[in-house]
Amino acid sequence: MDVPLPHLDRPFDYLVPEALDADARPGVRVKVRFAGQLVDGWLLGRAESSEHPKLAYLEKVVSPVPVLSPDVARLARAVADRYAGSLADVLRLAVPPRHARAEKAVTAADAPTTAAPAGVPPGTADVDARAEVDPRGWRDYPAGPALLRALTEGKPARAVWSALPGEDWADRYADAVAATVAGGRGAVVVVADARDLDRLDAALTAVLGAGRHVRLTAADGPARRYRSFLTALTGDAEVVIGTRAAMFAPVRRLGLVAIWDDGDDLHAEPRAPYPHARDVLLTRAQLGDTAAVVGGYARTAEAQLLVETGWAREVVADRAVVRARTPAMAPTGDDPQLARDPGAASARLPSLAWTTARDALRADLPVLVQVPRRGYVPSVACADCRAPARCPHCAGPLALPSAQGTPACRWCGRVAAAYACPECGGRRLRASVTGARRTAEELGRAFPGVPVRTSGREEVLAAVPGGAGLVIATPGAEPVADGGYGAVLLLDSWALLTRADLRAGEEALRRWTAAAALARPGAAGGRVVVVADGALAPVQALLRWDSAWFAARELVERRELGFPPAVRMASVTGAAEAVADLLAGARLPGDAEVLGPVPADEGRERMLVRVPRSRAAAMAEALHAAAGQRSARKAAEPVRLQVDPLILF
DNA sequence: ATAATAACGAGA
DNA sequence: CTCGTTATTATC
Repeated sequence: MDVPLPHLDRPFDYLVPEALDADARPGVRVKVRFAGQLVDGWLLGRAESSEHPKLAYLEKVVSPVPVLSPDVARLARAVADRYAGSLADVLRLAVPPRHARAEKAVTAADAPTTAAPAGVPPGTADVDARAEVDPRGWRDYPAGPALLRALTEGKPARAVWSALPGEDWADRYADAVAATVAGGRGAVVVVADARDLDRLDAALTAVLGAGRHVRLTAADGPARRYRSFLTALTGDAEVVIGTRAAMFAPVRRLGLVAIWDDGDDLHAEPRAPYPHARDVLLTRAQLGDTAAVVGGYARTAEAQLLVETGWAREVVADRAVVRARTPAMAPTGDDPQLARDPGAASARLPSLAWTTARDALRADLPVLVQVPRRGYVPSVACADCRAPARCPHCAGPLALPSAQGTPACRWCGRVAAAYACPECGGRRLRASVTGARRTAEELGRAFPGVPVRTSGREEVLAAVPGGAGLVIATPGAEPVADGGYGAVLLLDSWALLTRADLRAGEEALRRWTAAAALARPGAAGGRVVVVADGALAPVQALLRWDSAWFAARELVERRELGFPPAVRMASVTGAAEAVADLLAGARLPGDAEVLGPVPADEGRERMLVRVPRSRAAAMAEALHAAAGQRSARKAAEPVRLQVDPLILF
């Protein structure tokens, strides 16, 4: 039943009229009369008899195409259960809205019955006849070639992959997909955004040719999206790549699920029941006989948990290889040299950052500067004369870490408690934004004659040429440079690290490694300067290119504090009495802890429920059931249930 | 949303 | 004790 009410989250039986018998196959969309009105629904299965005394007839079959495959139906139920949500909510995410014209085009071109299984069932293909796929770059990782072999042989290998700096991750994923396809199985690969998708698309086309894979992304619009969906459903394409919209893609004989950069918050679905692409894919791997690869330059605590529990095996390069590929990296904190270096002073850069950039440009190499996203951290300016507020110590930009906080320097971290404007003497500050544009102007003046490009929200560059040039990019928008960058400057470190967020350190490291990975190796002149205290753990992890170490440390800390993924948490958000009402009616497991309430936005409040991982299913069940009681009572006040929410406070 | 059903209370 | 009204609950 396509209604999101939690108390109706179960199948209902209907009689199938003679006329609809042929079309009424499992997986089709139907319309039924329910509580007096016509509602959409899903035909989950056919049965000879029913317990129910008085059945109504199926009203109509919306389309004879069984768009909900049995695998996806099972997956959707598992995801709903994990996230304390309704099947209907998950199916809304899993099956794109029908587009009649697109359906006509695809089914006309295809065989009349699209549901008949095509191709060879898994395990029956002749192993010896399969072409062994060249492991190419996977040879840099001791476990890499074995992983590809396992994929070709159809074994459910599970890997947490830590990519080397400079690694062409899209090529490696294309290799992994090719190995899977060579074994007669399909694959789903999920990336965070359109730029990563384009890159993977190109890599896959180079390896597999056109037509064997299809893109699935919400950005495509309804017709295209539905068409791609059907292409996968019918088996016309064995491989689906896409953003999180692709995580439920109905690939036949699924042999591999993979995700790139699982720490990117775009992988978290913002619609109920808020599933995370990594978890959905891992659930798929668990349910099917399917391999899984979780890859990134940095490792999340969640990926680390997979390694530590033995669920997945890590695929990492030897330290010697890591050292050979890593650019020369240096931290720089507050900077007494600043005033003596006129170029650095005019760009307001710490002098190590400035000289590193200058040297790279002199060597005719491009320089990448990573700066905070516009508005990400509000900078401050004098309220009277609007002059940007600068740190009295190092001239770095001051910013307000929170609305009521004391301004502090984004570079050296010093708090500027008694700020006085050097221009007009004013003591009041106002928030302003210093984004990529402003930084670009300043740097352009510091390095006259050097072309300056910006890549950010408005325009994201995919690639830049190899010669001398400055590239100012916000995190996640760093273009690839031909031959690699000569220097990478990471300027937003303080802003990233002081965020009041459980994941601040992990997120900082993720962004830094993503930028640093684009630099040339140290031996080829690649250098990275991170403007941060070298003693901090995320900075250490960057300098040593060892995010596994950091993730392990992070996981230890999460265990101590009792935070996900070490435990399972759920947040209950809504009006105070509604939240209290739901929790009062929830039969939570005995060892559940209820924390809060803490104020949430718009006058609502939030409570957290925490249980050991072994009780996760019981907690989700209890919360879903309690939400069901409330909806059955027609409680008007909405309550939002979120399991393992990305933002905890 | 709406119909059935259970619960309830006032007047016979 | 019955009828009419109102909460409750299930909805194939």
